[in-house]
Amino acid sequence: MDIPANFNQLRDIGLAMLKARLSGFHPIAPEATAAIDRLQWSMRTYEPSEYVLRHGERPKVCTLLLKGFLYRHKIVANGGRQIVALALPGDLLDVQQLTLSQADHNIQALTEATVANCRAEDVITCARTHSGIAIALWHLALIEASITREWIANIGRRDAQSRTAHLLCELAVRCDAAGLGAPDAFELPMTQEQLGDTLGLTAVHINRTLRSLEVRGAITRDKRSIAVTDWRALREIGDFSADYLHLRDDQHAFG
Amino acid sequence: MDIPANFNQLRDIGLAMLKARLSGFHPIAPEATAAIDRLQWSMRTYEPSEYVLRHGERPKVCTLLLKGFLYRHKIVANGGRQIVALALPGDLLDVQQLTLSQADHNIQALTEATVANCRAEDVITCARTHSGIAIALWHLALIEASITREWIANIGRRDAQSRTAHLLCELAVRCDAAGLGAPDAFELPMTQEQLGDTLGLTAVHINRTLRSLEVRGAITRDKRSIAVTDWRALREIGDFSADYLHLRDDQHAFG
DNA sequence: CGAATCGTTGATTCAACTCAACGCGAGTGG
DNA sequence: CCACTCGCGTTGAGTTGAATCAACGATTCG
Repeated sequence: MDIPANFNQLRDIGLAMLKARLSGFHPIAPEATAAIDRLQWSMRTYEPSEYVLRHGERPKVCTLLLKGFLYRHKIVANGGRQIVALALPGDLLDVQQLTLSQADHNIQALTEATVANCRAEDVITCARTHSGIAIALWHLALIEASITREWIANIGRRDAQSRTAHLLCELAVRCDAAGLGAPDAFELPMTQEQLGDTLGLTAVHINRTLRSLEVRGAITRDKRSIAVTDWRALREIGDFSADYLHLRDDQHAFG
Repeated sequence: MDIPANFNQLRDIGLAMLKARLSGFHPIAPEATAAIDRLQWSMRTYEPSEYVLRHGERPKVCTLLLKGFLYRHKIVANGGRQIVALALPGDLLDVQQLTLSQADHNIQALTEATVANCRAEDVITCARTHSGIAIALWHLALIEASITREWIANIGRRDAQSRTAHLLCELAVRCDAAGLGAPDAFELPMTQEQLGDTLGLTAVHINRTLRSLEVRGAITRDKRSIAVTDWRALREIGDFSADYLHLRDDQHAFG
């Protein structure tokens, strides 16, 4: 529960990130930027594990994540849970408003999170008026799909060590791109159970896998934070290349 | 190598499918439809296993699949291959043109396939001029991402039988929606190795899994074609619900 | 000081993989 | 027309990576 002043500051930073990202493909027109600035955003916070959206709901708002992490997940018949995406600050969770049908997955807060909401309808109106915005949103959706495809390859065809290393690499790079601290020692805000649900493994096996990555010297751990001690090794183990993230060249420092 | 007359007919059907799909969210303006009709499409065919796009290439064209199947896949470090998406007739493979970076995966023909290509630049110009088109393309990208997320859950958290059954259900429903024959007996144009690469399993295990699905009475097989004999059972085994495909109500008949 | 959550570790089981062989049908070429 | 090859499907035997089951620490919080 910050004071409104902080909220406004956060919102402005978030909007700046959003505009930067929307113009990542092609610069968008000043009128379009102005239209984004005119959108009415309302702020709110979520506690860890609080639901942002539930499967079957019909969201009316568009959510811009300002602070913290969210995750999307699905529940399957045998009771298993699969985390299908992670959202970092600056990400726009447009989700299913456009499909006008109900949400096909859940969105939950991973950490304490602050978001800005605005009416989905207004965003669509904005996109309809300014085709540059619509194209930019299309672009963002394609990038998100690209990340999701890489996750399929990760879960489907890599073993536990490689999978885990790959996820750590992705998180480090994305955190870096989102302006969250140095990549060589980032705080991993996930429990081992959540890691397991992300990687299609069990929490127990995540534990052993993290240990083995530590033994191999790729990472060090302290309590619940993870530091990357050997980037080259981690990238090698995880078969990681950042190209599928489609970041602009200036957004990260990994060769 | 059909005669041009057939090509033109195919192209017209494909364009009609495309326009129907683009207006699935909201009807698009007549001017926009006209703009699509003015796009210059050039036809070509691919032989099975022929590459449509290779990882690292920078595609200049936008591809509309008219006939046959394509698949997207990635190769991982240990040599494994993971199929990350299947394209059916009517699908638009916009892929990475927008991201202006190089392709992060391969696209290959599963069967003999006919496509219509047009300059990606022209499509983007079209979207820029008619925001309704840009929004519709955004919409399609979101649906594709939704399918990809379901695949993650499928591969990550379901066992071999359930996974396989789920894929069969998806293919049947999508084939049906694409107007390809009755859903209760569709021809599966994939080898067991390709099925394995789609589901994160080995070809040998796919073989045993298909057999067990047959023993349970859900499917029957003959040579390389599969017929669904018990829909309810297959849906149950595969924990399948079509909602993630975001088809319009009139597009399939499965409850 | 409990209670709860998360991490750690060991013993055991099992689903899927690997390896290897063989069958079968479709081409192909002598 | 037959012999050959090649790709794909099938089947069995043995192995293994990850799951399961179960217990015990560590940390946090009320």
